[in-house]
Amino acid sequence: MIRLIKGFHDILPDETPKWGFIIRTAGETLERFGFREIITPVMERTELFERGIGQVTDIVEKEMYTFEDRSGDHLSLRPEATAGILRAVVEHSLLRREPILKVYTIGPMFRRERPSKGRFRQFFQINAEVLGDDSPFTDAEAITAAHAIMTNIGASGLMMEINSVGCQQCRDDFRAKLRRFLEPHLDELCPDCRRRYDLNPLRILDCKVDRCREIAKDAPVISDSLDAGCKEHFHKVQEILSLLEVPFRVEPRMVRGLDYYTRTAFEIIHEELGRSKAVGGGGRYDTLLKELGGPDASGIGFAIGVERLAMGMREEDPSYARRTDVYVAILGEKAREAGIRIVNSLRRQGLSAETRYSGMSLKAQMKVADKVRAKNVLMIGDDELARQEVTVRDMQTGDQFRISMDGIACYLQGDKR
RNA sequence: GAGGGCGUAGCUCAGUUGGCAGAGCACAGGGUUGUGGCCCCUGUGGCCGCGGGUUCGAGUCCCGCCGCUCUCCCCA
Repeated sequence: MIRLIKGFHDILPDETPKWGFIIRTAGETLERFGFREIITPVMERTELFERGIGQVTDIVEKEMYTFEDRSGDHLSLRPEATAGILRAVVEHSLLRREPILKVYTIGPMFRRERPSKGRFRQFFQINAEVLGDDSPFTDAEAITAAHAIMTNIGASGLMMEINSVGCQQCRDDFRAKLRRFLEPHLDELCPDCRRRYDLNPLRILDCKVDRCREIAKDAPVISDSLDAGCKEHFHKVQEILSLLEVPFRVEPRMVRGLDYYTRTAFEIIHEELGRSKAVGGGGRYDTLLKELGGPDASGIGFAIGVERLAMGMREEDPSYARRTDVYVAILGEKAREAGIRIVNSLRRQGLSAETRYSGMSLKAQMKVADKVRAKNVLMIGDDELARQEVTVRDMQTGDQFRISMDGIACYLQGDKR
């Protein structure tokens, strides 16, 4: 047996209704917020991600599926959606046609990490971006949209955690300040944090090791390093979120994994999934578009992990259940021709109709009808055939009666309402 | 990358001091010549993850490998 790739997963017929519901609801919600769908390839030139995400990030350094194709091009499976979307926006000059662009995409991303609960090597993300507007209203709108998706899908126990990581200038200042504070404690930090000290000291604030937390508790907070503009921006975002009644909590220590974030950063935390597992996250990026060859415009985006979202949902929603309008039970060879014509005609009229061809007993066919959750069963045997009738059974009530073949559609359509 | 746990029927899992491979669910047939769900009976289905070792004898004990899973790291 050939098994599927580690960290990848199949979504089987029993689960696809739930997925369909999530994806449909997310799309509908985003359309309501003025986003339009964009679909970009799952593969891009490696260089795009190196420039977009940042060469020193974990994602690019060790998590990408990267290879050379037969002509020697360096290609990678996308580890996130933003870079590809921005590439398409720049390549097709979409921002020249409309100065503010709102797009979303839903599809698989790939990261070669060690799989664990809620983490896969192929995973689906709902991804939305607003480009060309750096107003704090837009930050709040993006956060509100992310929250709306979650609530429309029926997730509970949600919290939006927000922070401002400042603009380029603020971050440089803060980094220096943080290093100065941490220097005397360097040998008390965990090995990872010692490494982070040089590469990305901001991450130390986010460490889960007890001792590091203790030290970080008294560390300077980025909000004190924000310049007037960034401070005002962040303040405004909070004000608008309160106005819109989106529940949020300021997390001064939150730092996100992708390097390109500036100013607003946020995460969607689902309490039941455990504190270190965000269902989604996002933030503003002031320079990314320009770095990818686009205009000097700011953008903000977020991603929601579909697998994690599905984990946090209530189970057994009856609206996912399989439904069939009618099962046609064919009794005997002679009735087969009439049976398949009826099935076909019902389907043409937009009803879901199912049957079995292999001459099963009525009892067996009733079991099939039950399994596909048919609302009605139509029975056709020799007797019905002779009179050009069918026997209709309402599977809910068990009521049963004969109608003429000509009246089938009429009866079932009326029944469907 | 580091560390735990687990691999027995399609699924969930029992399996005693080493002694004939089990249950529930699912599936198929029957109890009803043409009537589902509930109930009863019967049946199909196993390289006991793979390879080696110990033993008269291994699902069980030992070693190696593979796979899955969880925690840490990081992230969606």
